[in-house]
Amino acid sequence: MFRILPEKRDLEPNPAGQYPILGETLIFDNQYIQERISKAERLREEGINPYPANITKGMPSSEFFKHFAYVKELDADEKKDEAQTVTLTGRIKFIRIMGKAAFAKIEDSDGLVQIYYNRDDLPEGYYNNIAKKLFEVGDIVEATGYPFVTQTGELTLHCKDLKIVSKAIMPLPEKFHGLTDQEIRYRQRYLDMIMNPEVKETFVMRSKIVSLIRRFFEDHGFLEVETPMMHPIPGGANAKPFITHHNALGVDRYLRIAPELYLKRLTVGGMEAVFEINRNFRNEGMDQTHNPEFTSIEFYWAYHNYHDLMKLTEDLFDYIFAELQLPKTLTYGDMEIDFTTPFAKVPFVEALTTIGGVPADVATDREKGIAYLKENGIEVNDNLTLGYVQAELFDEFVEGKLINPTFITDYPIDISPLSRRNDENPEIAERFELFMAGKEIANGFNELNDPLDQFERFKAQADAKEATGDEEAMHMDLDFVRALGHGMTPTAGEGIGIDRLVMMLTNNHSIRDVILFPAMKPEAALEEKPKNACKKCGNTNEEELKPAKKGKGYFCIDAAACAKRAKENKK
RNA sequence: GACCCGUUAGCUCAGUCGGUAGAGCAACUCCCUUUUAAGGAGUGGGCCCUAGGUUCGAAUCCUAGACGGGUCACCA
Repeated sequence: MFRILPEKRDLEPNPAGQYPILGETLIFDNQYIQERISKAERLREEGINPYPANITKGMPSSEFFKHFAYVKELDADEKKDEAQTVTLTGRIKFIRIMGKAAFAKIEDSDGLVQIYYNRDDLPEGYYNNIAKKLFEVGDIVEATGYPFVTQTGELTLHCKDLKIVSKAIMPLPEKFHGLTDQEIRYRQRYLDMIMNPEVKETFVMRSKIVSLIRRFFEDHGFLEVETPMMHPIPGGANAKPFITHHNALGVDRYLRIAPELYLKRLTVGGMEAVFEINRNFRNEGMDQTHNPEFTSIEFYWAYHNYHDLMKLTEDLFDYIFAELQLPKTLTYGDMEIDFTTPFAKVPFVEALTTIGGVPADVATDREKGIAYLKENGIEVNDNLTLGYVQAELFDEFVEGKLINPTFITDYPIDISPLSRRNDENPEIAERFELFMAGKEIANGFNELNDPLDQFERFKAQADAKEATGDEEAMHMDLDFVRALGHGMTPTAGEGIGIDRLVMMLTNNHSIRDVILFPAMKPEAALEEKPKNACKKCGNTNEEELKPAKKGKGYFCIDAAACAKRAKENKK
């Protein structure tokens, strides 16, 4: 569709009547765009700027329907209120021209509204020469007139004036089937939003959810903070980082995989309730629940424990559901998820047996666990510690079965390097994860605040890296250990995956459907193509070429000039 | 990273046995002053994802690659 022709930038049509250039570098080389550009030019010739400034938004369509609902109730042959004058603005989505009159549907952020315009009620000649000929689906217009009701009972604006607000030179996808190509939907999200109203609804919903989460924590006395996105040591999670380079300092930096260690430094500094809503970056695979950049909230609450966090999390869900007026039971694919609080709480090892069906003796024995995993066709590293074996068992046999929101509590300590040990059972971390629809949504725990224990845990992670080649094991962060050395109040902290939460609440099953611009490979089509040449005369002037009607290759548009060149070539 | 599926007009899609490109919508030229995916008549529009190969002949068969979707692995 686009080809790059950097040296050309005038807007004069070539001898074939084509407008090769728009903007500075792009050429629009298809008939629809050419047609639309020439319409924009014809508007200019008529003294109408196709891109006028200082247009104000008209009455929102929702207000139009509310405000003029009375017109429908009028007791008259023709239901209308000519005394009113109202202006609507929006993008044309449908046009139905019937000779000397036309209907169109225009869309603003609230939805569609119908307008009616005809030859006799617009200025002399305007309908035939401008409105009918030069306005088309995709254009944004401003319509002024009075409300009336059509024969089929639809409240409609009868136009006395119809102006262009912005001329679209790209055609919209087909009106009935719309846009279904996933690739275009993600790459050109704006088109997806124009053609698929539910997409806009999802992202409006996402915005509201984030806003409510923010308000909830502010109302509970939490302070929103921003910590670095570029870390000298990747920390706070087990994940592979993106690496970048800081020229001025001459050092590599890691895009953050989690804000945890910085937020806890703030707790040491005396901020007793903090939260951060922002992006994390992980250099890992992509699928329906993973995007390389994703959004989470992490919050840290001094003088509280993980039981308080679970209660706070339930309160947060209740708050979101109440504010959004969502029913407590939501459909998610073929699942029904019951969000009634309190959520179920099941200890980790108990979940292995009662939910996962793992025999009790296997659930607590490293060797038996490994054997059991192998029996079930799962590859495992023989050096795994009991906690890691249990984590494998959990992922395999439990996670997918947790449909209704469920807190899994009391995790093995060796897979919880940042959480506090339980005083009675030092093999257990005072930690929980929240699952729903078979997916992990949140992770929270009593923060480890013993600096020497923290140092040993980092060391154990480094050792695990040695032993099992775990690339995602944590790095030693001595500065963080030093911070803990100054004393951190007993604190509980939690992270919630915002993207996944939005998926659950909007019944979307791909993370790409809740991220406005999901990660995509570069698009080949936008790169410069090799020069095309006419098959007969070898002409490489792009604007004089057209593709062959059948088969491959290009030919000159101007056949006479082509023949002349071919002759000269023979000499 | 592995496997499966897809890529044809601006969009949504057909394309039979390998015989040289089709529909609907959109566009263009007409008709039409209350339509609802408006309707009617006509016209134009294709590097069939790319590069090789087989063949007299490839959208179609084979190989490699690009991009997208899905499943698995990894992860949140």
